[in-house]
Amino acid sequence: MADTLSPSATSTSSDVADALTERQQQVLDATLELLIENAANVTMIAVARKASCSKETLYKWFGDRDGLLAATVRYQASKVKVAPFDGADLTHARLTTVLEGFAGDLLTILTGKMSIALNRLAIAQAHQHSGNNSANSSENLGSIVLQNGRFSTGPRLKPALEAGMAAGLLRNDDSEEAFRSFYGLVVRDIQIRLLLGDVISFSKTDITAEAQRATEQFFSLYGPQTP
Amino acid sequence: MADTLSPSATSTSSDVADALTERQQQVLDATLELLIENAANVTMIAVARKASCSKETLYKWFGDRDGLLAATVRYQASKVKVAPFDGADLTHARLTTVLEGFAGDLLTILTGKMSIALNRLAIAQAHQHSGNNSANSSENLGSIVLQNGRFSTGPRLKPALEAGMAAGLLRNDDSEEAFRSFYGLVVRDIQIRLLLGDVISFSKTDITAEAQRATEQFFSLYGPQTP
DNA sequence: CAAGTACCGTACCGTACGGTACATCAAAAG
DNA sequence: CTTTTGATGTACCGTACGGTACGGTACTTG
Repeated sequence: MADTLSPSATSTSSDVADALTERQQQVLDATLELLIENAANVTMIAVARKASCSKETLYKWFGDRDGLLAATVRYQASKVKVAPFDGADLTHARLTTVLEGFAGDLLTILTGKMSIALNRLAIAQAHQHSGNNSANSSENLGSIVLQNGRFSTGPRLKPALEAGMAAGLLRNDDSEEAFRSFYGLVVRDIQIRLLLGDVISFSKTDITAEAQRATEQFFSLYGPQTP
Repeated sequence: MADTLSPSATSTSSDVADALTERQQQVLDATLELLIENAANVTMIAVARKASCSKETLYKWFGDRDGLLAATVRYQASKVKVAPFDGADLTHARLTTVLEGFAGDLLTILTGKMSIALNRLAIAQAHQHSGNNSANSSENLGSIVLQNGRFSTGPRLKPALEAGMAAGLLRNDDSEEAFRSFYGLVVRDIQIRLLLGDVISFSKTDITAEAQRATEQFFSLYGPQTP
């Protein structure tokens, strides 16, 4: 009975892809494609047709529509890889590079079609009270996106920030609070505007410029110099 | 034939309420109530029942479901009033008060159930290409929310920022850019987390504290002292 | 080869919703 | 009192979707 997806409480974006057949991943890729072109088009028949599989297989593998969507979101989240941070020998220049890289990656992801589509989907259905009838029903999409998105980026940057504090490059402060301000400086109103359908053209150079500005502002706020 | 709503390209949150009958406003209030408790419950029958009117009346007044939703969003947006800004005699203390007040208002609105529900709705349907068949069809919900939300807050604070620059309280810079950074410092990750279903308890004191922090950070970034 | 398994394609069912038609009723207008 | 207007409530239609059932097919296993 290894062909049904185990709920796997909060799989930390690792083995989630391993638990999927090649064929199943094809199905999820098809779902993602449909999701990007128009979230309203993601019906079971459309997915089945696009993936050249039968609806019955979809239900067998993913339980119901929500299960398919949850698996899709988790699958996509598992694709995002990050380079680990090496905290030794930290200089201002290196920390700057780390922060700018992080900001650039964040902006690149958030402005991508994929992130917008997934966030739209999760936001749209972020309501259903957890009153789940069957035991197989999966978690809220909003939680999944939060867990693999915002709530995984924070801890990811945390070691860099704390190393910066330890090295005297950043003022000693709550690293979580510092991160949230950095996040605000990076993202500003970009994400909400995109989610609401505003069209913003963002070139690679724009993104690096934004990342540099945010990093510079962040140092200005959390740098060691006296306030 | 004054009982059908004129499309009214981008009514600037003024006469929109005046063009509505008392009864029609009751209908829109009912729609808002349903929307807050669960966006999925906003069906034509549910609205009709809650407002004690007939479906036919809804269609007569608002054209179709999208028209009803658009009217609802516009109606709610028209309720948000702002105190005008008096730029004479600007001191640092007064500008601080203005900024903190603005930030507090913004946070209060964005964290409110109403804003979350409306943004969820607009984001969920922010896809449909403007391919509108009938001439009566109304504008995209996302555009309406953006227009009455983010895109009206910017110009609203603009005079204060530029007056601050003129008075030497703020570094000379693009006021729009400055506003966007201020926005980021105020909102940070709050709105996206709320939209995704994260539950954040925000007391009145929390909000004023956040507003003060953001304002202080903003002054630190855009104050006149040398970078 | 026979039995089983996994999957595809399609047809089908129930339901729910958007939208329309109609019958009824209340109140204003004449 | 009669007519007209406008609104309520309900019944109805078409459609679309989620979910299920079933026949057919290819591939594996003993």
